[in-house]
Amino acid sequence: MKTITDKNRIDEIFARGTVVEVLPSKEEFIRRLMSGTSIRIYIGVDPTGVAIHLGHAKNLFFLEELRQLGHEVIFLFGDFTARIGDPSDKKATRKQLSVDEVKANMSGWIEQIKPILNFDDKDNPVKIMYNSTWLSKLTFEDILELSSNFTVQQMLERDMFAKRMKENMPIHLHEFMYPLMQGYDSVAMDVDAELCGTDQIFNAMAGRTLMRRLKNKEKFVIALNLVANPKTGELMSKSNGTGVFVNATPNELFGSIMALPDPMIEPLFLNCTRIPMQDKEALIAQGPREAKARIAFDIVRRFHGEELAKVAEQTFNNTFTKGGVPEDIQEIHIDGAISLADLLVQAKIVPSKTEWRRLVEAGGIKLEDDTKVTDPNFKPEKGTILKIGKRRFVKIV
RNA sequence: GCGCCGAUCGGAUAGCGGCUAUUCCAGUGGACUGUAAAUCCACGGCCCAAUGGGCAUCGGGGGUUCGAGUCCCUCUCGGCGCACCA
Repeated sequence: MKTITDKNRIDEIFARGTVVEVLPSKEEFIRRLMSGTSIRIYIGVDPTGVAIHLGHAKNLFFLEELRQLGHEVIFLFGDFTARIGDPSDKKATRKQLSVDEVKANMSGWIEQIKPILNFDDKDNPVKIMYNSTWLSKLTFEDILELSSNFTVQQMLERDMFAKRMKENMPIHLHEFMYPLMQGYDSVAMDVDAELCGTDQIFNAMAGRTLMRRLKNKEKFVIALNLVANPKTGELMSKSNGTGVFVNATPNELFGSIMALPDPMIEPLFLNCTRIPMQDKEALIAQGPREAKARIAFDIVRRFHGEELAKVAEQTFNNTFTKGGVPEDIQEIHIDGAISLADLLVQAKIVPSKTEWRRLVEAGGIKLEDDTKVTDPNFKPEKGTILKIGKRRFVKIV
């Protein structure tokens, strides 16, 4: 397939500085992109959760740009590898998932990433693959053959394994196999390049090794930085509560971006938006609140469209800046005998009646006009609106 | 198989047989704000006819004891070491 070799467009892709490492080298990769023939590049994601967050999304921007240049992009579901669990992110072994859990996780993914990756393009759609297709068919013999390409020492070099050795923490044999599996994905798909986060370089390198040995081919590894708070080094991730998930409603998505710490503004701008680079200074000069709002708007628009993004921004300003009540408020029905506390527990708005009492005592419950509810036995009327903390709202009907 | 160690809140962690089970992080609510950070205050199992009271709680079960997270037995789960060089 013919590709676009416009040097400016290619340079632009790298201009955001999100690419931290290219193996064997960036120059060589760019030369390959300039050659005029398409490359096959993939990203593999293990569906260990139901939602993708902005840290995943930023990789997809990059791939979509390559697709638009005419390159072949594969989105690989690591449905097989998800079950084993990549040991990279934690010191302890990750819990293994069942086939059904993985299926359930995957079901909504395409819908979530569609706004970025084009799966419907007539000439060059992004292809979807599943690594269970080939990994589940390997025989013990095949696996032994594959593993003979690596030494135990090489595996132990992976810093997290080294750390575990040092701390006398367990390393399970199947965890050693993970890089092998990911490496074999490259062979099975016969790709020219793999895109990954920097945390995945070790695994991607295993693929490079296998491609060289088995296919006599130099696979490129393009590693993108992880979206992290530059001040604290804290990664955007589900486990530490900093993940921003794109399957949220537009309002929630907007809000959760606004709630991110200020130092995240630049990484978000570079990784998760495609606001032109020349606007960067002006954007930041607007002040952190405005800058974040711009970024939040841009991201919500990409996933939910212009209209809903506008609504989300308005709702946000109205609710939090002005202390109002959002429009699409949850309504619960009250019928006679039941107490407010019971009702709220039933509707799972508060976890227990004791918790409800605590909230009342702490002054966390307000009516629409900001008067505090001080009596836990408060009887609402139909139409009463309760504000619970800053962001829970309920209308009694 | 043998030996040693461990299991306490979402995570980490303390707890000579004796009062209300510790501390840190995260969390929730409040104040100041920009649903930012920093800071400060409060909260922290569940339930009730609440200035009070009841029931639960340290992996499961049993026991010793006036009294057990703590001691003993047993089971489950997990870890490390040994079991070839030694």
